[in-house]
Amino acid sequence: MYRVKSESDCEMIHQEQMDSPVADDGSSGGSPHRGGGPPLKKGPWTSAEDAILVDYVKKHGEGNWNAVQKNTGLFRCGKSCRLRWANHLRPNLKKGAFTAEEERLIIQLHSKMGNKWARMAAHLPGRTDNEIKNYWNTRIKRCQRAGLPIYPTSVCNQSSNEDQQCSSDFDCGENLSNDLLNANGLYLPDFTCDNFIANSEALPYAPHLSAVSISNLLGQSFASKSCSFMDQVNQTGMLKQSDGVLPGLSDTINGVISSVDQFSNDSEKLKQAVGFDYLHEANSTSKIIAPFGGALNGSHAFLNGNFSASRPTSGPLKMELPSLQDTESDPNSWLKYTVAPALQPTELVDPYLQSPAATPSVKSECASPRNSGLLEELVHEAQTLRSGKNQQTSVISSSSSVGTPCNTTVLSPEFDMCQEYWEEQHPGPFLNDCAPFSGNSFTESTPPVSAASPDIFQLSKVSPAQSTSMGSGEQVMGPKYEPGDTSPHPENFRPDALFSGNTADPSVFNNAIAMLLGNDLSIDCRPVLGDGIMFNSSSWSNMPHACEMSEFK
DNA sequence: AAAGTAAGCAACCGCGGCCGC
DNA sequence: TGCGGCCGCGGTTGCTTACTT
Repeated sequence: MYRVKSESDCEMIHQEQMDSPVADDGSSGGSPHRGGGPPLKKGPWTSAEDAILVDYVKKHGEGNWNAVQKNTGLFRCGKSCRLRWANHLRPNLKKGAFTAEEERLIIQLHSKMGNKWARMAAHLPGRTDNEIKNYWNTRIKRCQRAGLPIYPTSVCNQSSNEDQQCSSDFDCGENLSNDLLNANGLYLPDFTCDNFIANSEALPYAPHLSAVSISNLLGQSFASKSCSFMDQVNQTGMLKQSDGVLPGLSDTINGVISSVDQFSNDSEKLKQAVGFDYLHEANSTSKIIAPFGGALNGSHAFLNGNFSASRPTSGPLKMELPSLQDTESDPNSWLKYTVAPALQPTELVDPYLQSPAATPSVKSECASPRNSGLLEELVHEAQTLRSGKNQQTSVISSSSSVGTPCNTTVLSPEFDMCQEYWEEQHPGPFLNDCAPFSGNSFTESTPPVSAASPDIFQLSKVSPAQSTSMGSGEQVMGPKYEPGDTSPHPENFRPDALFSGNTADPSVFNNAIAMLLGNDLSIDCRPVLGDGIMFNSSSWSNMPHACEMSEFK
């Protein structure tokens, strides 16, 4: 059943080689003659073939693989010989499953390099690129099934820190930026993004803020390494410097930056209004597996590793399956990956906005299983996600007991799986030991945008009165909105609402920002990426669509 | 126990870069 | 400068094995 198609570049074999004892062991079909050349064997290698190849390499060394078939009886093309040697026969190859440390390293490397398997293999002695690639693909599938993040938070944090350290490294910047862009269907001329390095001082405790922040959108446009929207706010000056290297984007950038400038000094207000601070994770293990991924800033993990980034292309995009593929079929499923207290003022302001420094202590409250392997770490994250779900659910139900699991929470099977595993490994409550705060502002009670009329979430429909009411942080953090209340609903501040592709009117975005700030921004700050690329609301709700641009020019 | 299904992995394929002629 | 061969990389295929029904 092996493929019998000839390889175009390795089909020539001298006829006398047909007499080789390994030429036909009956284990596989041979390639048909083409142009008079004898067939080349394909399929699994036999031990006899291995021995021949090993012997040849011992005598002649590696390289010149096409000579192997000429100098030995192997009916294998040079490429096949090289592959066999590199992946299975060469000495010092490490066999067996990856260790936890290797797994961690792979994840970390992938967050930096993307699908550069060979480069990753260079960091893993004894491991082959093919092995790593297979492992990663398997891992992605596993994570998809379990609804878990591709990148464990600890790796994200570490990579994030290292990103900052290697900010001056061209390879770190240029490759990532291009990979990231290409992975998202964008192409930009090469440029270094050193200027876009995240301000680690600004949000060291919120590496995942980019998950649903404007910076994701901007980042995809700028190839920015910025961590968050507020990072970019803090670095608007730097962004402006990019004009020289980003002429094609300067208009868009400036449009955004201009807006950013206007409220850069009012970032707290914006954070409160937008609810970005909900994304500041008191518990860093909780993260948003949002459509834009957002695990690592300025890296492939930036998109949670869901996108192929192997080579630049300005053509049609081919993307890897997102890690949360199942969200595509379930318009509500994004809720499974958003962890959030509801728009609960008292819970939002203090731990997130005003006391970010408390994060480490909160984080430490979570018994992290990280020392015991990545799977547990993922489970731990799922645990934390669930914790956030419970948290927000309890808020919704007006429960005063923070962190108390809510029985009414509807959990996905993946969570059940994780819970089972967790409880097996860590006797005791599945969730209770986790920090009470996590996640963003999206609640399980919040209907997904895609499931509702897009108009519902059009920010342009927010009345000026509502806009005014959002003018101050105090008001934003005001009383909960009751059902039927016409006051601004947190849903209105969902990024998908903000960047709805249905928002044909460029002023909508401006209005949104204006509403959030209580200002009247007249600057055209259209949420476009590059030239006319916009997101639609369904992209937000449906993970696989998140990376699809409604337009690509 | 058999059939069906899913996961893991080895190997193949196409493409592009490099180098020598 | 163009051409062809060699090599390496990343994506894809499909076989094998394990698991489920």
